[in-house]
Amino acid sequence: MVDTDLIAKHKLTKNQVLVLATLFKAKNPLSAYSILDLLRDVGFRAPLQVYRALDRLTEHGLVHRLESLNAFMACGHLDCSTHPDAALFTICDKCGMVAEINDRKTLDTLSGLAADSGFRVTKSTIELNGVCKDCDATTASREEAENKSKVQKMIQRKELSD
Amino acid sequence: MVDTDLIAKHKLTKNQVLVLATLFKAKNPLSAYSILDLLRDVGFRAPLQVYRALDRLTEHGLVHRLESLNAFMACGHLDCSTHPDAALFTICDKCGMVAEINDRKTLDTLSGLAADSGFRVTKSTIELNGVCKDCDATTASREEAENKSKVQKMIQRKELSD
DNA sequence: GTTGTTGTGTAACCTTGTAACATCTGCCAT
DNA sequence: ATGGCAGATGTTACAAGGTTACACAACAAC
Repeated sequence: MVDTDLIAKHKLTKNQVLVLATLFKAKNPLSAYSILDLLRDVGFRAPLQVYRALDRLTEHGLVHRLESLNAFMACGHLDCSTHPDAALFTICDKCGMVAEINDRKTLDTLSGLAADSGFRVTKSTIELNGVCKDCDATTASREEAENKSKVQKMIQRKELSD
Repeated sequence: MVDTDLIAKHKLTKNQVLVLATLFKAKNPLSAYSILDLLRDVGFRAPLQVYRALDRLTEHGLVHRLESLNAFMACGHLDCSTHPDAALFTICDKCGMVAEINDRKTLDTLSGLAADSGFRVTKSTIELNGVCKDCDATTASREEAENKSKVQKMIQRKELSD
């Protein structure tokens, strides 16, 4: 469940708590429509209900959006409100595992690189696709190429949200 | 137009050349459906025609996909075939300008960071949102927050493709 | 020339995301 | 308490992005 302090701290509404709880439970990314389906029981009817909650939650740094997957994930640190707009993800193309890495120094390096050409960074999207430790150990790497879409499908089918 | 050498080198087909030429002309990112609209004159009818060409072109490193914008852009180096899966973009939330930065060292740093946790990177998506040099100089930074969607709309309306 | 591979065309469909508008709820000043 | 307002919610309809499935054409290899 969602921590009570978190709810109070961010003044989360009922819908926001429901969406956040769903993401916590899933551990892996979920598409907005998957969330919607999982919340039909409790009265959710339209995508907008999900998107509105997700908007707030991402603003608060409690949820991250994975652009390359069109999916959302609860922040691995429970609360990224100190750095809502900067995180780095590794996405395993084999098993769909997504991990959040938080390395301020690297993010600053990137901002610095952009600053060299006069660009001021306000938000960064960094998503690294590849093969995670476990999958690398246990399988050959034959089918890698076709796998991005595979992960997409897993997200849609909620196979990852056990 | 698209360089003849490029066509030969990558064995580009008619449709691929048409799509690539459209992106070159636009200079800025275009959505797949914008490309489709721009190519209706020459006989394009269905999104699949565009997507198939884009798939090939990105494989060859001639086109990059901007995940956070659902848009595509010709490679700024004319030919990124040496590093098709690694590029870094700055996206100005004010004017929609997208620039490609190529810094092998930074990309290697990121891969290294992931490798620390046993993750082997095969493809990276790095998109930095913010404000470009020109916009930073000429405007106050009031409306920044609402601007990601603004850029989206500009892409859709092809205002950037003149 | 037949066979296999690759590219193309088309229709239908699925997924993702928004616009517009009405309504409700909690809170605050009076 | 009550009138009013901001923020949250509900609902319909739709726009935008992307894919599946199937049929056919172009072309190379043998």
